[in-house]
Order: sequence, then C-alpha cells, then structure tokens
Amino acid sequence: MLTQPSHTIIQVALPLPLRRTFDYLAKADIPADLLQPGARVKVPFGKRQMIGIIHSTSLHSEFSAAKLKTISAVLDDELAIPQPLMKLCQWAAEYYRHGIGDVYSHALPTLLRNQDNSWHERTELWRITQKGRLIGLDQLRRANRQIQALELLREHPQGLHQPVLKGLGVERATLNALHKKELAEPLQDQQQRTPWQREILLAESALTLNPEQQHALDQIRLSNAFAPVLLEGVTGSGKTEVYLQAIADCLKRDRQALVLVPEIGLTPQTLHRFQQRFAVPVVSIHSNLSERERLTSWRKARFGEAGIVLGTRSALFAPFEKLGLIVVDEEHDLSYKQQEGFRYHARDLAIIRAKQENIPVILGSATPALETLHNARSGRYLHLLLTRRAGSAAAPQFRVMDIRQKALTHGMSPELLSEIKQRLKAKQQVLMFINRRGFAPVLMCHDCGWFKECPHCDHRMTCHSSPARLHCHHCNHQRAIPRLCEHCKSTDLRPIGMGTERLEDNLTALFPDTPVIRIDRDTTQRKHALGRQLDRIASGEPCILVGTQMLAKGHHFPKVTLVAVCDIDSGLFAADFRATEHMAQLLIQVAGRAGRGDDKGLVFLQTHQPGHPLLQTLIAQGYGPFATELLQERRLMGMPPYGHLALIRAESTNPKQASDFLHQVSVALQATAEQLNVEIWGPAPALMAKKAGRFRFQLMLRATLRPNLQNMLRFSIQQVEDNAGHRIKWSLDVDPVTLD
DNA sequence: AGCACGCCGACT
DNA sequence: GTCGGCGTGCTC
Repeated sequence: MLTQPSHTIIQVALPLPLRRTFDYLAKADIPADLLQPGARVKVPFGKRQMIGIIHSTSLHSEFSAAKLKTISAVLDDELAIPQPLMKLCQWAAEYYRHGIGDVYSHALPTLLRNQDNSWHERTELWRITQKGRLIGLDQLRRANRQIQALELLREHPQGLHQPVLKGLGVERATLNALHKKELAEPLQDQQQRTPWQREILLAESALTLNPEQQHALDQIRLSNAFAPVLLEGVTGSGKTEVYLQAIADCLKRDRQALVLVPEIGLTPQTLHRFQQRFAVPVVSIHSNLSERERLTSWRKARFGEAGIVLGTRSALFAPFEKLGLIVVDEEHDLSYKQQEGFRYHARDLAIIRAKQENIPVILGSATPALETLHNARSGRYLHLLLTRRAGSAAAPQFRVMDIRQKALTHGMSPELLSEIKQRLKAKQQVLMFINRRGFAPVLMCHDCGWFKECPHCDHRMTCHSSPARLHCHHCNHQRAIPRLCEHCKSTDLRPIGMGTERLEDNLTALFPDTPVIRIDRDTTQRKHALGRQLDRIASGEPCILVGTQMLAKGHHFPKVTLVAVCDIDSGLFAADFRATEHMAQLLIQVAGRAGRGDDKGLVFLQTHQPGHPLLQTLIAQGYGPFATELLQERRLMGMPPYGHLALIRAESTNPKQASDFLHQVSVALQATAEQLNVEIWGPAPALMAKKAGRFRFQLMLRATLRPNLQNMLRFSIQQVEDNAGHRIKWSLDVDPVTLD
C-alpha cells in the first residue's frame, strides 16, 4: 500500500492568516489528474467546510493517516490558478514571509474564494480530428476515460459542447489529454475567439512619435523576452503613447498586456483612452468593482478574451492565458505597496512575474523611485529617457518666493496674488496645491496654547468648517467644535494654519467673480463627483483649483498655467527617511500640471527655506541630479537601495505589552542576526506612537545584502510567532515604503 | 480567521 | 443556580 492513489497526500492552502498548509487524503473517486497544484478544492476544516487551493501533493504526511480527513470535492476541471501564477504566488509568499493560503486568495475573485461557484462557462465545441477518427482504440492503452470520450466524439462527428460532455461524464482534463495527442480539438464560439487575431487592432490610428519616443519604442521592441525597462519621461513627454504602441506590438504577437496604474490614476478617462485606441476588449480590475464585475474581468483575462487588462495593484495577480507585456505606470507611486495584511509591492512583483514568464516589462515615471533609478543606472534595467514635452508645450518655469518676514494675505504673498490675477485676466486657470484637507490643521486657544488632541491617536485634531467639526485624519474620530478651551476656559479658540477648505473660502472672498473648485477627499467622496469637477475644469472657463495630491496625479489641465505650492516647507523636514524623495516626486508631479497647453507654465513655490540645498538642486537641475544627491545620502546611511529593510510592527492597547514583545523578539533573534550581518534596531515607538487607541512599536532589521535579510527572516519568523501571545497584534513588512 | 472550550460576574 | 464575557488553543 505504498503509492496507492487513494493514499496520496494533498497539501491544501486555505484562506487563513496561517503560514502553513493542511494535509488531506485524496478521494478515491476523484481522478488523479484533477488533483493538480492550483486546483480549487472543498475540504472539511474543523467544524466547517472551506475552499482551498491544492498547493502540492506528496506521498507522505507528518500526520498519521488516521488524523487526516478526505477532500470533499474538486470544484473545477481547470486550474483556478494556472501554473505560472502559482509560481508567482509561491515566490511572493516566500519573499514576504506571508501565509501561502492568503497569497493564493489574492489571485482569486471573492466569489470563487469563499463559495463553490463555477467560473468556466466556456462552451467550446469539441470535435474529433482526422487522427482521432483513424487511431486504434487499443493504442490508447488503459486510458479508459479517454477511450470513452473518443468513442462519444466518434458518434458525434459534428461535435459536442463541453457542458454536454461534462454531463456525459467526460472531464475537461480528459479532453485536454486528447487535445494534446491531437485526437480531438476544441472549436471556440465565434464570440469567444480571441478577437485581435483579426487584422484590425487599432480603433484609431497611433500618434506620430517624436525622435525620443521613437527611439524608446525601438529599444523596447528589441526584445520579446524578459527585459526590464525604465521609461523616465518628464511630465507631458508622451510616455503613454509609447506604452500604447508597445502594447499594440504585444497584441500583434497575439499576446495579452497587463497595465498597472496607481489607485488614484485609474479614472474612466484612462480606461476610455485605451478603449478608444484599441479594437480589442479592454477590462479593468480595481477595488471599486462589484464582485460580479471582478469575476467577469478575471475570467476574460483568464480565457484570453481580454486583450488588455488595466488595473490597480491587485490586478498584478490576474490570471492570463498568454501574457506578453507588463506596464507599470507611475511606478514610484506608493499605492503599489499594500499596507496591511499581505504587504506586497506590485511593481516589484511585476518584475518577478515578467522574469518568470520571460516577457518584457516597462516601468514608467517622471520621478522614478530611488530603487528603480538605481537599478536602471547600474544597468540592471534598460534606462530610456524622454526629456522633451510632446506637442508645443514647454517645460514650466519655477519661481521660488522667499516669504520670510513677508506680509501675507491668507498665506499668500503679494507676488503670488498678482500672478493669480494676471492669469485669470488672461482667461487661464490657476491650481493651488495644498496637501492638507480641512479648514485648518489645528484649533488653538489664543490665551494658553491648548489644542484638542484625538483621544485615540497621537495627533491633533483637524478643524473642518462645513460641517463644523473636529476630525482625526488618522482614525476618523469626529467631535463637535469645543466652545471653551478645556484648559483655561477661554472662549478665544482660533484656527491656526491653512487647509483646503480655508483656502477655498479665502480665494472665493478675494476673487468673487471666479469659480473656486476644491478637489480633495471630502469633495470627491460621492460617486462621479470627481468626474463632474474634472469636466468643469476641462470646459476651460477661468477658475481656481484648490486641491490635495488628488489634483497632482495624472490629470491633464491644458488651461492651467500657474501652479502654486503654498507650503513646501513641511515636506522638507520629516522624520521618515523617504519623506524628501516623496516630497520631490509630489512637487514635480504638481509642477507637471502647469502649462500643458500652448501657454507657458509657471510653478510658484513659497518657502521659508529658499536656500535648502535639496530644493535648490531639484529646481535648478531637475529630478535626476536631485536623486543623485539623495542616493549618495542613502549610500552613506546604508539605506535602500544600498541596504535592505524589514520592519516587525507590534501594537497593543497596553504599551508595555507591545514593546516587551518586540524586546523579547530582538533578544531571540540576536545570535542569528550577528551571524548573518543583520542589524536590529529598536524596539522603538512608531512615528505615530498611538493610533486608533493602540500603542505601536517597531523593530527594524537592516542588512546590506538582500539574501542575508531573507535568510534572517526565513529562520526567525517562527520565533516571532512563538513569542507572540494572543493579545499582541504584530506584522512583518519586507521592504517597507513608510516607517510609520 | 472562526469556532469551541473554559472559568468568573450579573441576571431570569 | 444559569447566561455570557473574551482568554486560550486548535484546525490536517
């Protein structure tokens, strides 16, 4: 009884936050060829039934056969997660030290993850081939199911639809086996034929590329195999047109393309641009889809019906029939990193996926992440530059305004006000960038300096005016505006500082004849609200836009000729070592909104730090030289990309519990860390030490060599788990993008 | 993550 | 005397 199929052990991964799989026995009446890694199965688990994914099969188990339960059913006759995607999930689970079951569940729509819905409703017509008609059944030896199927198909030379065959007891796996031997073949319905095999790929013709774009495209075309490319192009230089033409090439080769965009960048306009250009089906995958829509998109990707999948972070785990290209737009964007649970980086995994599938990958940005820039400059990625703005648009000019000791009107210098007036007079639009929502960042007692702090977080409460309330921007706690100072009972409470609401009010008062359009999370919550506001801006009427970073990303405002950054200083001094990089990326992004039409743009920066060296470099020389300086700093500090980080975070309602736990962990890991040259820093309180009523601490691991850090985590996560009591909530973040 | 088991406070 | 709080432990 050594290798009886009935004793085969099936290792099943379940959608639980556990770093292990569970062993089951195969059921005797399930054909062994259905029990493949990637198949969806239903299993008894404790008192309930769960749906899991077959992770692997084995002849042995650490558990005695008596303890093992039997798989209840195999749910699909095709793999829910195709083999290449299984490989990607396994790589990611290893790298991020995350439970494999939870990783697999990212590759499945919820409707398939929690319920035994079926999804393969393809109705191909299966027909016997010439070879199948002629072959002697004895040549199939003992493949009884195949013989049975072949006999059926011989009786029906006009063909049988797959569901009919299934009803007659012929599994898809059997058909696939016959297909492999060229004895039978599936004919897809006309509707479901891969549509771009037709001659017309483009619905509208491609734009003419300038020489830089053409050179970039030529370089990208050199390889159909794994070849990572960084396309670094200033805002407005036409990166998207290069993507579009590279995608057209991919479609011509009868392959599908995956395009990742930041969360904020996937607007209906983006989708339309792709749909207008290509005559092939384009589907989108993002968090606002209903579960039903998500399943539909997933299936179209899986069956090769969609030529292009356009999506946010989670789309990286979409299945494809024949993936041929990955594009990651705005690759520096922080939304590519998942910030809870399975903390993967979609851009980094895109590189891995492209490598595993041996296809090209394009990372595009005007302001590449320092990690990416380092990879490109060191030759690991092909580095392509687009330095010229497309069309007639010229690069915007910067004007740094020293506002020290200057009389300001609502935070605006006379020079800025006069610029605004001029632009409005010339029927142009003005964009005021201020990265703070609400009315004022703090409501302070003028007599004693008291201000309200969030009772759950280590943070002051932000003052909002309509409706008038105090908000905590970290836990969303709200309360009424206090009428008295809680410390000295004074009634003189004043809003201090500037937020989008207040700036909107002030500008409305200063320019009563000009519409002021505010765009931030508060004004765009309702569905289609953002779209309506963008339409209004697109109409071209002179107006003033006030907004947070929502305004900075991706939009094309041809009539905006002045971009003002009211307060750049807060970005220059932050505790997070990546803050400067992010400030610069944001600044360049906002600046890119200026002068994208025919009129030259001006970027107006107000600062108390006109001499700040990094600001100087950024403005005088641009992002490249700025990044070079930052990279030198990073090298000195041994920080990414010259060192590699992992963060173990812990939080608890009792501060001592969390810090004690991390302390134990650091002691437990000390010896391994020394062996592997990994530094352990902390435990230290998080930048925001208290959030939503929980005290937060972190332990940082740093290694110069990535494999050392990886080995360290491989050996130590079990110890962390063992040290964690039930009351401690902890998490591991490999390659954190923020230290908060 | 669920779900049960288990041992201490206010209730029909 | 019980109902139920969530602390602890297990799921192949």
